Amino acid sequence: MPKKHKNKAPASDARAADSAVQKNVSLKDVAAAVKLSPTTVSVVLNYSPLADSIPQETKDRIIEAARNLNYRPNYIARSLRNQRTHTIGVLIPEMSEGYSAAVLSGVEEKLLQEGYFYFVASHHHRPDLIERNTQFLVARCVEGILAIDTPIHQQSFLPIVSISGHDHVKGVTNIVLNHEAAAQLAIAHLHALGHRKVAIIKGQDFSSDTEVRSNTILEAARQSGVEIRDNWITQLIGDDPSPETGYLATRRLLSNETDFTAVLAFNDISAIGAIRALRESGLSVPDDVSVIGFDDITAAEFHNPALTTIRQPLKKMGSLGAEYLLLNIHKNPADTLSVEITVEPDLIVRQSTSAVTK
Amino acid sequence: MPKKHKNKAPASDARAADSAVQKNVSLKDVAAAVKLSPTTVSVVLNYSPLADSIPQETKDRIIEAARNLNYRPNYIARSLRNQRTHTIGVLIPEMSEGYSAAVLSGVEEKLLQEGYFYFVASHHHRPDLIERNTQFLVARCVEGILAIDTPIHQQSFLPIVSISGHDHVKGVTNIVLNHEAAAQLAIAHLHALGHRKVAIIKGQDFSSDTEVRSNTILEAARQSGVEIRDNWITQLIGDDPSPETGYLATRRLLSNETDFTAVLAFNDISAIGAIRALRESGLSVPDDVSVIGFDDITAAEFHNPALTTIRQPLKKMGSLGAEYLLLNIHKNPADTLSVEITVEPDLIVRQSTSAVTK
DNA sequence: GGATTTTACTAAATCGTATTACTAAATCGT
DNA sequence: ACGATTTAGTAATACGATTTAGTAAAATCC
Repeated sequence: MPKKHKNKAPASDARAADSAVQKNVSLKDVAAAVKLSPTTVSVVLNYSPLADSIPQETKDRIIEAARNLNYRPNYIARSLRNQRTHTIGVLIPEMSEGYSAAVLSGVEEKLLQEGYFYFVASHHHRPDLIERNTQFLVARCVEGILAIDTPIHQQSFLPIVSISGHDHVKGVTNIVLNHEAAAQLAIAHLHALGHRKVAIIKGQDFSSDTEVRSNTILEAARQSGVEIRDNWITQLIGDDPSPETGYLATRRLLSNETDFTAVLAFNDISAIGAIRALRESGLSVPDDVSVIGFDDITAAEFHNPALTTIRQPLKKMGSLGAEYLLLNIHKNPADTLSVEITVEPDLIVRQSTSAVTK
Repeated sequence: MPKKHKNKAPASDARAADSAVQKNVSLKDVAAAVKLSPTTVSVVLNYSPLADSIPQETKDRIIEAARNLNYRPNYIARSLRNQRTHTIGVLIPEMSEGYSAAVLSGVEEKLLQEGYFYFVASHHHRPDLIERNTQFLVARCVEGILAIDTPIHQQSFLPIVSISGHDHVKGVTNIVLNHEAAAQLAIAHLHALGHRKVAIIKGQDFSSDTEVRSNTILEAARQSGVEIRDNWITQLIGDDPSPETGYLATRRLLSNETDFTAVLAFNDISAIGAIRALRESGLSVPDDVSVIGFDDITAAEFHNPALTTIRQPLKKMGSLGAEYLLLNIHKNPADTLSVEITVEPDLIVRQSTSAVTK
């Protein structure tokens, strides 16, 4: 008898009957239950000002029915309508490292607080994967992108915040360490212990911190009268995120003249590899050679010897990154936001450094 | 003149004019460009069998127009229509640990391969947060849930796969280690080195592996004639994911009689803490006491001494978990899937264990 | 050469929600 | 007591896709 099968009352009745497997209760179902229109129900459940004229009694009826039916608004439908997904995309080199995990924990904490979720995609330092993953994330309608230790070259119509990124792209907010202060802390510590001849392990070229870190260290060394001879400089090779790369770099270092008294590693992971190499060649850490790391990952404190290191506030950098990304997302496109946020390093003195004796 | 403002041709013309900031090109825009209906365009771009009757020339025209306009289908709209989000939810204790990160890297690899993304939510072992996060994920329309080291008590209308979970809930697929084999490997290794008196560090009560692991170890010890006296058993306390808990547990252990010759720790993290405590009290590892860990996290190999450990294939467990979850999602609800997948441990011998001398 | 099938499409419904634009009845102001 | 406002809602449209149902015209069949 109905011209077009628009309502399917019998079907929904049937579904209401079975109790255990309740699923997709829609706004329409709630509306049908209280014999009002979906409009009214929507307006009431969203506390819209449009509901001002609806008497409290009716509101209560609607709210109770929604609760009884266990109504959960469909996020997808709502996203489509509102053009908001409350989701952001996170680009990282890889999931396995202490570094990414620490930053991510800060990101997650902040985002969940604000009702956001995030997609993670890792690219293993491959430019093609960075590009592809970015497109995937955009296709998924993320509202912004957080790039962790990941180079960003192009500007985008989406807000982007980069953590430990060093490209200065218009519109991209950077969260960076105060590298000068970090280098100063490391060199000053070694200098105070009497070290004047220091070797350094540079990061891989693909790591965004590599260049600043070695430049600031060389500069700080020059100013303090600490010598870093050219063949005391070695570099991590390959994208293995384990201490292996630091171990190999240090072996290369040791095959040259070895009259340095300290090694300043690119990060804690490579410092741990360096310690292994030094011990293997019969040198004691810290008695013969001091080693200083970077980051202060969880493993650093309990390594043997416990690692002296320059701490980066990784978790905080994550939450700051998330915070600024959300600000960028919500801000009026007209007004601009601070483009570089600097966080401060700390010197954490443990057992891998000691005074020069010889 | 138009009765209802249905098309807004002038506006879209204006938008087409500016080049840099192209955004939301919709199916309608493509349709308008080729002067065909959205239906036809959709059908062609999706390689639907319905497009069989469309001549190749027209198809080419449509595909080219889509490319030129840089058309990207709106994922949200498509999700709403198809009732598919290609997104799963992952529950983890916390983001910071080597354990979660390793499993997640396996999860991610598998999911991205299959065109899925995932939301992560961590609960810090708090039951209320497990509950809340699960609801958030369901509200976000995830197609399934992957619970990593997270207790699951209720069954759900969503597919669930649990990694290292030990509740046997109907409909939940478990990915578990062969704990008997693991215990056997550990005890046999110690036994072969001459150890007959062994201390163990149990995990926290909230860790899902705690109970099986200690039970299987006690059983394996009994069978091999290895003694584990009651006051050689200690337990991790508190939810700090650092080696600190293992350190403190070992200190408690050392305050009793200490005539054991080996310590079998709950995991690598706590083994590292144990080594610290042993050394502090003047005992050498492995000369006085052997230490064996569990998991083989990245830090294990480069610790000093390098950690002998029972490896869990964490990354593989992650990718297996993802794989079975996807199978559960795509399978016919009628037929059932294997409910328990077992993975095998490996003994990794390094420097933290050695033969008994005394 | 008329009926049937194939070709090449399009209109309309749908997914579940939010919003804009209405309407009918009750109340208010004067 | 009559027009203006408030109250209590509803119908229609939009978000951007996919799919079902349909329709003209051309090609094929008998």
